[in-house]
Amino acid sequence: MSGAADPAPPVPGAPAGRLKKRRDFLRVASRGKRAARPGLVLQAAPGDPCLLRVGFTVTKKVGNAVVRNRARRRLKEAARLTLPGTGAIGWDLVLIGRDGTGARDFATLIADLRGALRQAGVTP
RNA sequence: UCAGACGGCCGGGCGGCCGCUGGCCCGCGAGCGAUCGCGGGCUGGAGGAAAGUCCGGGCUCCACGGGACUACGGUGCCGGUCAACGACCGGCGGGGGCGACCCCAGGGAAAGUGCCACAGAGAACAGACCGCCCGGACGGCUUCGGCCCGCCGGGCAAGGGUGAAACGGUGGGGUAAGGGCCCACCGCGCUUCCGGCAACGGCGGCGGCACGGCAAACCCCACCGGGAGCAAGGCCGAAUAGGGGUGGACGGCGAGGCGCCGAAAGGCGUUGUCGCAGGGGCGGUCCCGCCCUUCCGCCCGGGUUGGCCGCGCGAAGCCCGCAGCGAUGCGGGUUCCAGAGGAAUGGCCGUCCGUGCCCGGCAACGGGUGCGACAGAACCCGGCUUACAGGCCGUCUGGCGCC
Repeated sequence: MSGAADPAPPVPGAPAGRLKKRRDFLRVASRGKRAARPGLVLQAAPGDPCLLRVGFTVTKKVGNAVVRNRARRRLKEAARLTLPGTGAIGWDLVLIGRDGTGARDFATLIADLRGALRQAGVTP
């Protein structure tokens, strides 16, 4: 699979992927650990040991389509900037948007994510 | 300059770093293959409403037998535009505004049924509370002319009052008082003629008033209308239930075929080939018509998970010209302009713009800080409706000021 001299995985961290199937979301929700912060809710469950996969959920309770899109994009950006540096692997994560996700200061949102990852045991 | 009417347009700009996603090119890799993955370069990437899903189409699949009846839904002045429309344009009629202009679900109430609350005397072939007028007898007052109050009989519907609406309106004549009782004008109905493609309008004549309103109450009339929707639909494609072929088994009635027995009539056996009956389907009902309809073994082709297509060159956008009051049409030039699929267009920063607040300053201004509407393509078009910070342009109306 991964050749010796290939340009290969640049960071030793994680070949990341996206959760896209409804059954994956249900599995993480029912078996995973939860960690809530003002800007987001994290659900984490063990997954493929070679992958770190992330899914995003923003319900209609949060707002209309524009508000939901903005919340999900900010969560995606926070995950992109945070996860590769942690070295975490072998987890399926679900990030859930809340009312505060869209308006929260971005640096604070990232701090929320780091705190939630520690609480759920994904990172030490 | 103030107030207002109508039409059109914009809806943050520029730049940097890190990302996402479509296309093209190059290189590499995976797979039998359809295809997919990785790296690099170039390049594209939300709206005027993308929204609500209220109409009309394109596209796709299904039903696409014949006849009759019934039901259901929609539209509703006239002419035009359009692929089509319930949309749009131009008119007509009615209503509102000093005006520019705005609003109207605008066929039929002499086909029938029904409703018209409350108030009010009376609400549909109505009615007399207050009131007006005439006559009568009794009582009271009297300046002896009469007057007033109550009562009885009769006439009237003008005035008051109620109501959304009171059985035409205003004025005059007439009358005891009144009344289309009579007259003029207005309204209403019918109508000759004229103008207009038409809705309708105008001049005149006749009618003495009859025919209240509501059809977004039922209804009547005219016209229109198959159903479902991109989760449509198509292609590639494991395991298990259903389809086609084939072999075997069973059968409610009849016919036919085949075999055997018999001279023959006929009998016995066998057979899913045909018909009938029974059951079911073809938007609702009926008639005719059509189609389907048992079980087990073997072989072959096809649906769900998944992948790909459908999926953007179009009733397309922009700029001119011509025709038309206009909707729009015709002609020429030019551009290629999002295509996701747990769903790309994001995060952070600088600067400018608009605006609120604070500080300094007489002021111009400077510094700091906050805010920037409604809202996110999901097959695609044409409309309608609804939401929207702030701003720009044009035409017009009324008032005030100036020349």
